[in-house]
Amino acid sequence: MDRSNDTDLTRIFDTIEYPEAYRITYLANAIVFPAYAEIKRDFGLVRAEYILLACLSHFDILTAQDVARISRRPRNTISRAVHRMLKDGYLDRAPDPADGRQSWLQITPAGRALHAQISGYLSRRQDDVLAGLSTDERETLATLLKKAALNAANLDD
Amino acid sequence: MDRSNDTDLTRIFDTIEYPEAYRITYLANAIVFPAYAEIKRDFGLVRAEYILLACLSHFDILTAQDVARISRRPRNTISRAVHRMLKDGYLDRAPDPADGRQSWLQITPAGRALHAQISGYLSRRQDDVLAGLSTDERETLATLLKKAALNAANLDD
DNA sequence: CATTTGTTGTTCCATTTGGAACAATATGCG
DNA sequence: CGCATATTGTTCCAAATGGAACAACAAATG
Repeated sequence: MDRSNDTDLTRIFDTIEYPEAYRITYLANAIVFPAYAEIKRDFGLVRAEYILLACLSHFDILTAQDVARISRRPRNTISRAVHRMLKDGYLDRAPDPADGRQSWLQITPAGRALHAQISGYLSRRQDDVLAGLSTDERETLATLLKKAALNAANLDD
Repeated sequence: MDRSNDTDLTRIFDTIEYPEAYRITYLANAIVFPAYAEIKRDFGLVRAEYILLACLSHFDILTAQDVARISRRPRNTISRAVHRMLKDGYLDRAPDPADGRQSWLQITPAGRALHAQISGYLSRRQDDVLAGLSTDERETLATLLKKAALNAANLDD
């Protein structure tokens, strides 16, 4: 019998019906899950919380809805993360003077410091996963990923 | 004030500390979440269940542990999926004659038919997300993704 | 300006999720 | 062989997750 242990478990990379999608999600899992586990262990943050932090580190002011769109997460998940991070002093919230429905979110220095630590975990794991590529290959990959990501940003869910 | 709605929410693709990782996970989310929602709506399957189906479609026989490794998911998640899919007749299980701890899993014709439908959802979404790339670019991307994925397969969690 | 339609953030609830512990079996090593 | 260690699949449990409904407010339409 053709037992899988005798064969190469990675050949699914070629035989799967959606090779690019499979490889992309595989890589995403390989990067995010171990980093996520470490971050939870060391800082007690769940995924939505560090995503929130990352978004707010790179924009002056965002609404919760902005974060939901940037990160492609449901709004209620972000809402919860906002409450937790507010309580812990990693961000500030102020009502939007021009729109009573939404609030302006801004990262605090403490939040920024936390993000700096966390981003190291993700950068490190990213480098491990991409270690097999040459500098040129990695640059090409980054360019193509960006092109695809920009296209995806225009797609509805 | 620098309100985000006036600015480009996609510039985080450039400013984030881990650009490749960010773009990869962004693309993974853009592909998987909408497809996953449709699959759940139309077939009632959760993620671990269609991953199980996909793995078994591409190997003659696998153990639950094999699937966990291929998919980088926890074993208990796979265990649950196996029970559900057994009950629904999408796979068969038989004790491994040489190792009493594990069982051999094999997809049934019904499972294979279900997988054929589901893979269409993922392929379609993959094509939407990658629509911005030329044929050459897409091929290059696929090659680099495979190289990275093969490297990642050798990494511990 | 009144009414309908859309948007934002939140709470509620049921489901999914993954870590930890466990029993059964296998392997390694004296 | 006999005992310690590792592996597989499972159950338990607490936590995270996302859909749906909702209230407050804004925008669009007549």
